[in-house]
Amino acid sequence: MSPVPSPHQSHHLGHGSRKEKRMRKVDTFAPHNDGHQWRKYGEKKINNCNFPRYYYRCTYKDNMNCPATKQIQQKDYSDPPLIPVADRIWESSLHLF
DNA sequence: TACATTTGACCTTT
DNA sequence: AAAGGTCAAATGTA
Repeated sequence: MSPVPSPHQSHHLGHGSRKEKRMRKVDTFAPHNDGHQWRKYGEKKINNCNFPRYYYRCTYKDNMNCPATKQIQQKDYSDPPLIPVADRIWESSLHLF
């Protein structure tokens, strides 16, 4: 669990909502071999697709809690302005097979 | 026994 | 409301 819990995920769960489950092992087909280590966290049927969509995240999402930040400031107006870029990493994920 | 998957519930977005 | 995205208990696996 991450050190700072997000606002949701905290309450509910109080009286037996996400409780009883049954299990059935379904085999997954061999996934992608890029340099990342992925952990599956979900699977959904998408409306007009024949195959489900799988959701993965980096395995180290919770370990990599480095609190690094940085600030930048534009120095003068003649420069091209610097735009902050959100660090979001996608896996190019087309489930076409 | 620690870590990954499975899977419906829950949350967000459309 | 429906579709899409995430959570987390139960379960599997090494």
